[in-house]
Amino acid sequence: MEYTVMKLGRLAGVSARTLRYYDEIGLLKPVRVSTSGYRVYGQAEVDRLQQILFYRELDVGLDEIGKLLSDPQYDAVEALKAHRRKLCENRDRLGRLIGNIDKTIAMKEGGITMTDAERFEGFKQNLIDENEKQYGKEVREKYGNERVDKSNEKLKGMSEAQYAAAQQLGDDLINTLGRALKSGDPSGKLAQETADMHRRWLSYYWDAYSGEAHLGLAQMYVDDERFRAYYNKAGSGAAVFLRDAVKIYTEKRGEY
Amino acid sequence: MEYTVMKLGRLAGVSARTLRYYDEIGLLKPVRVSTSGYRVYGQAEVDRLQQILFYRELDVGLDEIGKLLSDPQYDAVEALKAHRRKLCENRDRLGRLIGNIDKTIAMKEGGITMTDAERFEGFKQNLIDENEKQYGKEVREKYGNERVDKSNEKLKGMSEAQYAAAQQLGDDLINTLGRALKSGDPSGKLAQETADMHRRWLSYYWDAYSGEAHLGLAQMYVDDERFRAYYNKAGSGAAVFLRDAVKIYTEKRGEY
DNA sequence: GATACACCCTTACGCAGCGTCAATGTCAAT
DNA sequence: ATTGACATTGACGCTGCGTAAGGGTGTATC
Repeated sequence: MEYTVMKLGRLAGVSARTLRYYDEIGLLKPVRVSTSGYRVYGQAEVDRLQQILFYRELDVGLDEIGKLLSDPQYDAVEALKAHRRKLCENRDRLGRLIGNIDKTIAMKEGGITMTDAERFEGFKQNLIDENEKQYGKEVREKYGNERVDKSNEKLKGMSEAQYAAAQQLGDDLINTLGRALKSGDPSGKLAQETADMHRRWLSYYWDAYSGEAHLGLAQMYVDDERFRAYYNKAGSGAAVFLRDAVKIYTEKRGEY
Repeated sequence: MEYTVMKLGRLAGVSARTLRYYDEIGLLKPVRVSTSGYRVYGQAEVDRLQQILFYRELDVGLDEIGKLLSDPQYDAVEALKAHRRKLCENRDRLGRLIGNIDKTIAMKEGGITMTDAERFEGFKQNLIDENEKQYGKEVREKYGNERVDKSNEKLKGMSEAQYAAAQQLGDDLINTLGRALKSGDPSGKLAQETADMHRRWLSYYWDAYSGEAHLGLAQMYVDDERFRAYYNKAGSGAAVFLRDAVKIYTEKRGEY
């Protein structure tokens, strides 16, 4: 049985355009081309198309499908597992989004208008959610749920002025860190001031301060590439420098 | 407090390019532009950006967000509810996909290679799933779960040759239907032959034939635009013509 | 053999939401 | 005066096709 683009398309439930596109990108080539330029597909192509559509249905990208089907060396199971993880993340994210939408709808239906203050509350909530999403797992593993929840509670209780102050302090921190970094001495005055600023900044978010947790966080800045990237905006090696400064700072404070 | 693109970007966690893009499409304009052409954002813009990002996080399209924020007449709750439905569908779909991936992984890890026959089984299963997804609800409503399940069982039990025959019959059906349509007479010989072919085609998928169900299905071809579109490829009005032919056909058969 | 009609071809723009050069101008600090 | 970090506009690229535009083919019918 031989098929033209349309016939194969109808058979498999895809458009002729799709088949031409697959030809174009080399994913599915016709077995031959007729004298008048018509694409001709055979049974082998039908089979391959079925496989392509199977993976496409699983939201696998076309180039990935190409690799899966062409290269027998390619670890299909590993690829599928990775893909599965992506899908799960996406599904979970959708679940959270739906929850957020529900909250928003409930709010709006309750006739609650968004005053500036409330928008700010929402903003903070978003920040918390963001933090949870990005760092939640690591932080919760390191410090336990209780501390994180308390931190979130504290953030929610912050006034707009307090929040602005914390933000300002965070900005200054980066600035000072940059200057301290240039001195090159983590035990120097500027570096120790930076560490102190970091403690004060932290205190806006944590309910209880401890030198151990402080140092643990600074270490995380070094270990986690996202934190590292953020702090390294103050200069190359800033995250490591800050950790070293905090280490000295916490040791000194421990002497009292 | 005034912000440049980068500062605002860092504050909100988006790139400078994103802000320029939002300016370009008119979603978020800077409060003013400096003499040297720099975009300058103020507090109001920060707030608006927060709202934009809130909706963006919910996977709302940027133009939709624009409407939500600018037009107070716009029914935000209704829009959110519609959006929520979309998200739910997507989440459910992901759940199904994950299930399918799990099956595939299990198969592959079990060392089961995909012989032609097994691929064909998978193909059929996909067809069933497709059918379920597309028509499942209507069909199940009309005929009940039992019949649909039996139909699926029957399809699974079909040999590749049987399947090919059914496909061929389906192709011929369209062809004959097209020719019958040109005669214009649903009670004519060609039309009645078409109806009989349809019955035979159906018998590949249904465990038990009844004139009533046959006619019901033909009616569905008329009512459902997807079926209608499919059969109308045989010619304009083909779905209606087929139903009329089947009506006459089933009435005649009933006389025996 | 002309006509109609369904099908085929290539070429190319459009979509969403930016990422990513490229080429050039500006601001703050040294 | 010179860096280096930032700013600007402009333009192409990415995914996976949909949708014309403009023109050739294949087959059935008059």
